[in-house]
Amino acid sequence: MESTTKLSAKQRILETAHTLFYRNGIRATGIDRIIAESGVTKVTFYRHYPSKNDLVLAFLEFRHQFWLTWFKEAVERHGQDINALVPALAEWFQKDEFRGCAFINTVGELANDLPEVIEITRKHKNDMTSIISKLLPGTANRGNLSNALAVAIDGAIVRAQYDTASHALQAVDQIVSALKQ
Amino acid sequence: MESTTKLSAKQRILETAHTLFYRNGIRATGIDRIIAESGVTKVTFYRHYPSKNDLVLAFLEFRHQFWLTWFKEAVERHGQDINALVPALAEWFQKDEFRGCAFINTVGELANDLPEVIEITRKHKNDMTSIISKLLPGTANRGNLSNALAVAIDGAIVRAQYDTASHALQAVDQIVSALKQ
DNA sequence: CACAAGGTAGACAAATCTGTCTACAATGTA
DNA sequence: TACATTGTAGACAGATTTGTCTACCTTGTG
Repeated sequence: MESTTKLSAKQRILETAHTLFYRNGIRATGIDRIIAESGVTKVTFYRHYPSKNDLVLAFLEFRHQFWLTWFKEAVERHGQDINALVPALAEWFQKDEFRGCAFINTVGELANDLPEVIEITRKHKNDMTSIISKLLPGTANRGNLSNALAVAIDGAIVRAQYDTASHALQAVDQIVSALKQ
Repeated sequence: MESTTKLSAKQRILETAHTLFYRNGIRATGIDRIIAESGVTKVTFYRHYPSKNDLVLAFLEFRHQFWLTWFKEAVERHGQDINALVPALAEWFQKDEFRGCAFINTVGELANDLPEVIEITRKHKNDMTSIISKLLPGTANRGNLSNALAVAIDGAIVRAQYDTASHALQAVDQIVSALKQ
């Protein structure tokens, strides 16, 4: 039984949605396109995701796992200390699928209509902050420091979206240096 | 003749678009709604803005003036030095129309379809950075410093969108303090 | 064998989207 | 006076949106 070779319809839908939602945005991506590109039919689609909003939430959940797994691995690979931050981000910013943070983009696009997005985003950034926290010495203000770094990273992500990666990274580098003192 | 009392149709359209685009996003806001709420007819609308994209670009231009005027005034009012930054942002974040940065949101939503948005955003943030620069002592690395602060501010803006204003401001405060040294 | 779960094909509904069209009225200026 | 500009009212086109519906096929498991 080759259940490992071909993915289930549900999984294919989710991965197609991930690609399209992240690349083009949620509202710009119609259900019909996701259905066509994942090679399922409408009935199959709606059996797994009763509404587009359900798919949007599943997409964010998927992205959450996906991104955190990558991030954890990247900071490890770059030395698992505070200096790993800039090279890890550099890696991401240079990918050509890079389109900023899926969570920030989704909050901006439809937090008004789908408030759950805010909660999910907060949780996502919280987990990101935990990973950053582990790169810091265990002093008293570790919490404050990792919070400040998380904000700086959010800024760098959006900056990299409309400006060059190097401008974004230079700023993070400077902020990291200053906070280290 | 009372050309000052009632606004022109074009101006009314623009201000309605500003409110709705900023509050609900671009794609979520239909032309029909803007037409209805600004009290003009379709012909009038399309005479002034031949396509929705034209209106989107006019909206960003308007927002650019609007926001920078406010920002300049706010940092002045709070003492026109680097410590003005946090209270000025605090003011903004607490408004209940606050929905983050119109430029960041629009880049995330439709930079793929309308690349001009990127250029406009870069220009906007450039002007913001100039204002910040004027709050700093004229030392050699003033450029780098204001760039780092601009990134931190972008981060704080998006953070304030999905988390509390105080978390966002606390981070900026900490980054400002560290960079001042 | 029987049956549930998951799959296929594609018509259809109802709303909403952007944009065009005809026809007419008010107004300020050359 | 003549004319350009700006305005009004509202029908219409054509595409696209999300979501439903009927009818049938395949496959693994109790």
